[in-house]
Amino acid sequence: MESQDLRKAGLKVTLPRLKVLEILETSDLRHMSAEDVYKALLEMGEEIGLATVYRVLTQFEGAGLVSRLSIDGGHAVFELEDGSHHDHLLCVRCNRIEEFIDDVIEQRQRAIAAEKGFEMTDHSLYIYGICRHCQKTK
Amino acid sequence: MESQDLRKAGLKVTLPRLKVLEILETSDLRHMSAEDVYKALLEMGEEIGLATVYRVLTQFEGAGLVSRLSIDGGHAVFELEDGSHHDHLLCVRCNRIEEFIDDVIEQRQRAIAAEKGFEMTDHSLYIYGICRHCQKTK
DNA sequence: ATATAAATGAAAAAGCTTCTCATTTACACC
DNA sequence: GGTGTAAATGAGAAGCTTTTTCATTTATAT
Repeated sequence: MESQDLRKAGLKVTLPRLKVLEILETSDLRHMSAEDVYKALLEMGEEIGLATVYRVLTQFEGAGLVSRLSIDGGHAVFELEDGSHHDHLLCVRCNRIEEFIDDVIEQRQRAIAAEKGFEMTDHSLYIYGICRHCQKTK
Repeated sequence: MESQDLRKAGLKVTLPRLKVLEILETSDLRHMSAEDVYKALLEMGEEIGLATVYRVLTQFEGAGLVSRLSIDGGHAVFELEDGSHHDHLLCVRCNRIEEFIDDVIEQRQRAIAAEKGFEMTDHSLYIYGICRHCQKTK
């Protein structure tokens, strides 16, 4: 019952918020841009403005319901937060996004921040490449 | 003699290109946005259009003279290419950028790409945090 | 010297995201 | 169940960085 999650975050339970949550939960895409969500809403017959989609996604990010990935050079994509920290591999041909977890890297990052006297607040790691599928297609 | 570098890259030797190169070489800032470069040019009395600055920086990137960092959420910054691959630490308070090299991470990245069947073309790693100086200032 | 392909400047356009503001809605309280 | 109020929404405008367009200028090969 995701109404609870919204209330917990201090957000009123509104149709746009419920529908955006529904899209994120039911879409085939694990990673969606605001535009993707907006279009999915239209397809489902919900006339929710793009500005609202942006607002809602940003609020969800603040509430810890989704995380935002800032892809190289441009637009953001959002994914439902599942508690697991992970990094991303991106296919430069088809834009497929895969996820991975690597404890060695996590640990090295903490060590490097410490060495440099940084109090680490966040980090982002993207590996760009050509995915298995696109290598064949070429 | 950087005219040579330009010629080698198949670029005509023009005033805007020489001046942008000069700015990058002489600025206190190792990391500059297009806007930064543009302003520095104005201060030095060169009236070079912002569009040209963008074009020149992009060409320099193509020629391997500079690399482009795509900072979280927005604009790009450029640094003179010195041949050494490195990643970056960014202070979220003062925007200071520090660099580091970590072979363990490099190796793990290659391993992960291989595991996932990706032909790695590039990667980007940013560690965000509060730098030593800003921790004191608070 | 000159022809020509490339480079430049200025302004417009593009692409993503945020803001403004008038209108609507959720929800606490009676 | 009403109803007041703060929050949310929609639509369009605006913001920001970056790219494009196109007429004009310039570097360079011959």
